[in-house]
Amino acid sequence: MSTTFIRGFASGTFASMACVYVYNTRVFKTPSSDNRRLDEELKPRILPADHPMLEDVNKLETQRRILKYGIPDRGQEYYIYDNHVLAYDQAKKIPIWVAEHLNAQNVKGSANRKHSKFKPDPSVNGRFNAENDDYFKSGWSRGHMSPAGNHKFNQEAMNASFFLSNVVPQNFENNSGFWNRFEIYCRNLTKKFTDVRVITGPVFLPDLEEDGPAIVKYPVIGKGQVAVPTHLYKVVLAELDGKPIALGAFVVPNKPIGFDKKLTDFIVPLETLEEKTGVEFLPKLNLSNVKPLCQVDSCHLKTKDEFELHIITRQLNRAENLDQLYKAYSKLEKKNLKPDQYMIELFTKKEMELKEKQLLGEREKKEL
DNA sequence: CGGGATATCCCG
DNA sequence: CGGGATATCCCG
Repeated sequence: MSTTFIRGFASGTFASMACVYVYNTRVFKTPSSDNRRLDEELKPRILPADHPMLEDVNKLETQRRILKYGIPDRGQEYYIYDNHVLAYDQAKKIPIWVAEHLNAQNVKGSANRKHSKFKPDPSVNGRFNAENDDYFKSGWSRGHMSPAGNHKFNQEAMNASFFLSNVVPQNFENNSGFWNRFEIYCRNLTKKFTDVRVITGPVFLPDLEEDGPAIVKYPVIGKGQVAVPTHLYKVVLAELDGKPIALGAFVVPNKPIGFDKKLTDFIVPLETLEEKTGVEFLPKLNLSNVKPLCQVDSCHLKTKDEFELHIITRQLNRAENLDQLYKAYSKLEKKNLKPDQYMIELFTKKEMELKEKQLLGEREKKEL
């Protein structure tokens, strides 16, 4: 009986082994107060030659033989934070994908990026971490994949989005321009849909300009040689009451994109993006009743005027003294833009606050 | 909203 | 002395 078992389980290499014990792991999952039953379950058992668990045992032995010094380790499969989850590439020192769940609640709140700082992710093994110095004076900005503005409900969640595990080297103009408008668009989807799921990341595509061989070419920056992606992608899924309604996949070059371009210019088939990234983004999603996002929604990004009004509104909000407030407000005239009622009220309110603040500051000076 | 640079101070 | 943190300035 036992010789049959050994022959069935391994080659002659292991023939000298007397026996193999397999413990029932169920005992760890279902604690029993019955000690006698516990003893019974813990007792080593000999399995019949065709038992399915033997396959696992064989694999384990093969692994032990080949991987004597451990399994080559690429770091954690994914990293989980309060409001985003990501996979990280330890060679390129940038994320592979960053997943988020947006709703009307978590994109609003008082969290402010001025309280956050970019820093290496403490969860990533140090020598595989990107550092601020790698980006400093590199010619590339630190571009959030999960944007700070998606974490307005919670300062801690926003702080975690500033870990460099959530950042790629991004063209300045792209970051504050087209990509920024794309992010605003995603947040605004929460006004129409109860849940919006977004997966964002870098992708490396070959130059298609020349007739020669396709070559993927990208810069690396800093001492750490952080990889600069050729493109960025977003996969956007919109849900109504838990039911998936619409999905869009977009790939945008990591370079300046003007107001003449539309979001729909950058639609790609999900399958194509998956092949280029090597990632299956939503493996449990049944796509049969899900429509293209830009057929369900306009996919309209803010126009130049709409965008500049938005920027000036934020600058008014952010102003910490009267100079900054007036400077931001004067841009309206300079750019021939008309403030709406909300903006006028915001300006008046901020002006009062900042005047009071200035008075307080002057009083403190006098007392000193 | 998205990002910078620089001056200054502090501290080990 | 240099590194790190902070304040304050700036840009689209």
